[in-house]
Amino acid sequence: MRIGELSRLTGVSTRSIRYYEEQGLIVPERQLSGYRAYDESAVRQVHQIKVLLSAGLNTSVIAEILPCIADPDNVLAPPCPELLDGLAAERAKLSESIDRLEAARRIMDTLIVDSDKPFSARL
DNA sequence: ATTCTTACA
DNA sequence: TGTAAGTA
Repeated sequence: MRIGELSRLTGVSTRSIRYYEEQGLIVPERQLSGYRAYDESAVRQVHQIKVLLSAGLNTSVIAEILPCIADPDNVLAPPCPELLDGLAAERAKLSESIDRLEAARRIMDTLIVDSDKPFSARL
């Protein structure tokens, strides 16, 4: 199949699919026409990439995770044990992001809740 | 009609 | 990531 069909089947834009390729996440063949040619397995791959991306992992991390996923049918299956440390580190980064966002929200809360007071009194 | 590459208000 | 341009 070509990129258009893969896009329909996965719900991922052709733009993103080409980006995945640029990041070395998926490697399609090429027809003499120059068009990218994907086999049915590409649907799964794109779905996996989508899940990994939603887990907050960047493409470089995903690139090393993909070839190490235990169960290709279940993206949530544990990958190679060698990568566990790295994944734990990524998880830690997520926690840091969450902390920063929560702090930002607390500030916004005070800005909203005390909106009846003058700015000078809210700082 | 589709895809390809490249570039950017 | 979307989208426009100019092709094949």
